[in-house]
Amino acid sequence: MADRYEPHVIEPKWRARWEETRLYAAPDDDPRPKWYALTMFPYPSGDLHTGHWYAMAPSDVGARYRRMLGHNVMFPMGFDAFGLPAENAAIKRGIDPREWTYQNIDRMRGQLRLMGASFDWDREVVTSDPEYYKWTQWWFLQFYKHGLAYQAESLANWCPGCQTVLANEQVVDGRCERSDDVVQRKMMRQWFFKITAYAEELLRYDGIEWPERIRNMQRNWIGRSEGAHLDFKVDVPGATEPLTVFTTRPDTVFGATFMVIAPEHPLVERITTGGQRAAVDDYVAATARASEIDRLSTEREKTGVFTGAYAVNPFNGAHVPIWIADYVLVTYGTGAIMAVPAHDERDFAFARKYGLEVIPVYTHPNVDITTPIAAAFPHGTAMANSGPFDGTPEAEAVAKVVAYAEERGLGKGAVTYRLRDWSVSRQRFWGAPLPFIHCAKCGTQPVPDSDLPVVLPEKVQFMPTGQSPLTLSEEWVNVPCPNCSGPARRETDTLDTFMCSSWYQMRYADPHNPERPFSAEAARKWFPVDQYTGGAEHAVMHLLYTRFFWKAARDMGLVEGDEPMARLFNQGVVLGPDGNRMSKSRGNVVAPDDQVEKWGADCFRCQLMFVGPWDQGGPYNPTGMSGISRWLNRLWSLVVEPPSLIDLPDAPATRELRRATHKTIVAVTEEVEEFRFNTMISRLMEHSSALQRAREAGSVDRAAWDEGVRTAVLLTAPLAPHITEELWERLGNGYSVHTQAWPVADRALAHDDEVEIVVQVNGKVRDRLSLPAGSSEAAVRAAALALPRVQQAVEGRTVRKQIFVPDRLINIVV
RNA sequence: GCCGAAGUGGCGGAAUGGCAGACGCGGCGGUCUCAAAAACCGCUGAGCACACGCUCGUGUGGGUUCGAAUCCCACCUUCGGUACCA
Repeated sequence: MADRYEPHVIEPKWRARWEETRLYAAPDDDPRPKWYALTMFPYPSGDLHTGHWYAMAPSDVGARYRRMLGHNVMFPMGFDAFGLPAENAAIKRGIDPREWTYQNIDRMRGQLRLMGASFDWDREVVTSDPEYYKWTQWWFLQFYKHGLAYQAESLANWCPGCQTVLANEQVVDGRCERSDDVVQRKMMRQWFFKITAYAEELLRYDGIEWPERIRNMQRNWIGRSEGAHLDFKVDVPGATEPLTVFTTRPDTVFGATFMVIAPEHPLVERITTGGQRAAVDDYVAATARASEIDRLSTEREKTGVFTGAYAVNPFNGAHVPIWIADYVLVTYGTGAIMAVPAHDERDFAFARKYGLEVIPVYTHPNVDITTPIAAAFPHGTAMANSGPFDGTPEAEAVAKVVAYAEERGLGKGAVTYRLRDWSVSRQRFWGAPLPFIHCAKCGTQPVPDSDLPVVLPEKVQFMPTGQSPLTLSEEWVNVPCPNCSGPARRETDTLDTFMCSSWYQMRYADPHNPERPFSAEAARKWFPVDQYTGGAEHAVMHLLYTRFFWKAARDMGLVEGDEPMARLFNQGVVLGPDGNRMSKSRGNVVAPDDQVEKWGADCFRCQLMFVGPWDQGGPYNPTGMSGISRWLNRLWSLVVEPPSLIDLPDAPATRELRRATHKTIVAVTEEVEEFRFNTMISRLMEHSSALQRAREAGSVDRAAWDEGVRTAVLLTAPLAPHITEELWERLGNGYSVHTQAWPVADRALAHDDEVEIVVQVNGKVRDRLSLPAGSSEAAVRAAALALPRVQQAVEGRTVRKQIFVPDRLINIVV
């Protein structure tokens, strides 16, 4: 019955069986220890591409491995289904975004099933289902009630292409992360989440294993800096409130020779003198016109305008001019700085250009501070020109100045973060409506929980202007105020889709609960995610937001523990065969469906994992498929065409085969634990070759052969789930290979009897010795010195030293 | 500019202080075949010897060590992140 390996026959057969028997369902009442494995859910673009396979198939291997270790594994899948592409399709082609999205989901479900991943489809979530976004809205109200959501008029990142506001995290190099349009700045009323309230805690990663790379990116993004707020009086009649600056260098305050405030700073209007009014107005207008890109370019020469007003340095009473300049950002710190040109390059450049005073307040071994300095020097030896502080060493300076300021009420120590509150309102249709009603009498009122979900209207008009149809749907917008029942209007902004994905992993635990987002029992049962996998491009978006969301939920008493995902692994980016990012324009796109048709899903899965380390990504090589295909065919033939089997328990060949098998278990187990799938597969290939050699050599011991083949099938099961299921059955075992226990190695059998020891003379390899494992140094030395080649090299010289590494090497130094 | 990762055969890569190039692709030779495909076996870093061998070789230059792809210093290149953040 030596039939051939035909993936297109066995793969659909087993997938159907798995679904019928709900093999991968994760029951809530299973007593085994739980394992929550999660891979980032896709946006339903309508086509599952190789990148999705590259992200998900290895993640599936991890989940399957845990299942074989005896865990009750939950490995759910769903769709991040709100978002702009659906709406753009509606605007361009007149297709209803709902229809477009759900058709795509249907298609992608089918494509996902081809992968043969062990997803628990009973737990599927679709973020655009009212049953899901009801709870997204509910969450928003919870944040609102706990003071973590607020609306404010502020300078927003406006993407003209997407016709909506973007969060800072969605602006990349001054451009929209999605559409690449240059982002404009616009004053708008928006909703925010107070993520900054958690800035400090988000910097800590206690008790979780996240890659250093991601932690670094998040830390940089949060951008904590320590310093002080210092209050300068404004020397303008009628101005009572101080001009507060943030500085990381309060120790240089005596060198502050001018102030710079952002053009958008509220004080600009009040302090500008009559003579400077025109110049200031021009500058403010020019700044408003400039794009974020122009403004942020560090190459650009600094510009600014004098306001005509002066501030008073609280430390020495000096009157210093107040300038406005766009190198000071209204969104960071207090939007105002004290400029210390002697010790800050930017301030120095500005002072040079406008002829402002430069006063060094530090001594420096290489700088004469009694004459004009040629460049700013950020650090010095001891304070100077600083009145009572002169002579203070730099290391003590900041603390001393801050203490002085606090004593006298001139300011106080402060920490500032680069992170800003998360802007979550979007001026678009295809998202979860913000559950608020604006009433002229009662103000902004939350929609009562009992009225959730606020459902998107059907049959709406999409305008090519990009204007949200919600603003045009009169019957949807006009509602009675929940407070006074008077006429009121619905909020027409919808939520950033990152809000939907911030809690999806919670919903998977209890996806059909109509009463609440998840039950307390489900939370206790499943949280946190044990292993999360996904792309690093989400480092400062999804991966930061979801941590914030979790911490907020914890403080509301809804979840326990400080982090949503215990372990994170970031896969790399899979490239086209030419080493470039896959793209239609380059014509290097590999379509998974084609590969499955040609080679089978098992083969494609394995090839993606075999090309290199998962975290590094790299080119997908279609010609390499034949190597994987040969290996799977070999595995097939080992099962269906065994050699003649006899009992030879004590034969050296038997011992050797069993050693190969047990060594493979040891190695493969380590590699799957660490997600090193490329070397895992190469180990399995070596084992197949060992079985192959044994078969070619003649009769094989029955027990050793059975153990070898059975082990090969079990160890390969997570990687290639279909073929192994078929082979498992053909070996006469019961369904299913995927619920079997992971093989355990017998260390004694894996151990070598004989080892090869490298013999070096002066660090150069001269010969090799085959000796019993664990040979003593004296024995190895004697054997080594007896070798003709060693004798030749050592002859006539004295042995000065010898290095011995047991079972590895001996090095004789002469 | 700053932070991080990486540079190894014709190609993807393995080896994280101890035999560089595991495993695979590609290439060359062979077995089987009327032939081809498939399958299987052997060889495949460079140079010299073309046999036993020898020398060189992991981006570049230095260092530590009996011994370095691996550790340290400087530099070059590529990729990712970030960038007037006071």
